[in-house]
Amino acid sequence: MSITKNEAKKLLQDRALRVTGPRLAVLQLLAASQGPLSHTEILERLGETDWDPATIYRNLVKLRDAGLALVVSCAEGIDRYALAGAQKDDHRHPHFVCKDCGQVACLPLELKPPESIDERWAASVDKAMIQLRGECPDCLEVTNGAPA
Amino acid sequence: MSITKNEAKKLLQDRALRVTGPRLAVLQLLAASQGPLSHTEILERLGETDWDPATIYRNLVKLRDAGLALVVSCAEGIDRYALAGAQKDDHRHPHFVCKDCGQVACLPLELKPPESIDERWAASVDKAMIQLRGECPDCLEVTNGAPA
DNA sequence: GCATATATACAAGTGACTTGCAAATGCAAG
DNA sequence: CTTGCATTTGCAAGTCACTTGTATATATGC
Repeated sequence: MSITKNEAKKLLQDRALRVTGPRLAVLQLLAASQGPLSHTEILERLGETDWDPATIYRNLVKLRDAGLALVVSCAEGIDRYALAGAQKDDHRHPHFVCKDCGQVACLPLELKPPESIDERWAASVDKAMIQLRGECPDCLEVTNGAPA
Repeated sequence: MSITKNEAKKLLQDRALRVTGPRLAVLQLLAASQGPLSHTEILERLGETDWDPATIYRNLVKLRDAGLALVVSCAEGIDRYALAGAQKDDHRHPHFVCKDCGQVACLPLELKPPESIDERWAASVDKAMIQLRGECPDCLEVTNGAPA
């Protein structure tokens, strides 16, 4: 699910955002990524270029404000972004944060609150972002003694 | 659900931990609190005293390692502690983090994964800490126009 | 091309978490 | 009660993600 530079350009122009190098790069990275990316992860993938971290940061904010990017996880105080519309449900599924390796994975399942939920909380819970924190399957395997 | 200084002292001695001022105070605070507390929240409640923040921090770590305290939430990169045994389920219920006011509330409900969950993830999901992030009922009310 | 609103680079600030180290202290043995 | 030693404390500093100020550079409309 990657997009060309021209497609990225069109996305920006449609929102009346200026087309700049960092902006195109960030958009393309988000489009190409399997899961959500954090500011730091994006910087790492941008490796070669020497754009300022603050520039990338402001672009993420800009893209978010423009509705092109979504913050779909904020594990451990780290916001992670995904391209809006990249997944059918816009990442409105739970995300799993591994406390060992730090990776964030999309969980293809739904966690439904019970019917009996306190009415006061119903709306809040319904709109909330759901996040699980624990050990991912890979790290679990290592912890519990990997096969020798 | 508060404890006396002597009860706190006994808890520490049972684990072979030295009894010190900050340690007793932290234990009593955790015991007295409704919900989980963060390092900063504890410092605020300690107000009058002038114990070093690093000391309180290390005590939290110590209590956690000793099994007296549990990290039951780590919203936005902020660990929150609760006294072990203070609640029947040791806070193994979901917690709700308000993105507006920052408060962490205990949700009295269970979010169950569907039967069909990927076997690979089953164990991880089962042991994971569940956290919801959104607007708490109070903040929701303000956002959506409070009653005039 | 030019003007100008917008974006970038650089520097710096905040807050939570963490660690190093020397001085102080709890605890237990003498 | 004194002494010895391991544990704690206080202070200083470092890390990392997030955020903002400001002067310079630049994309875009005219």
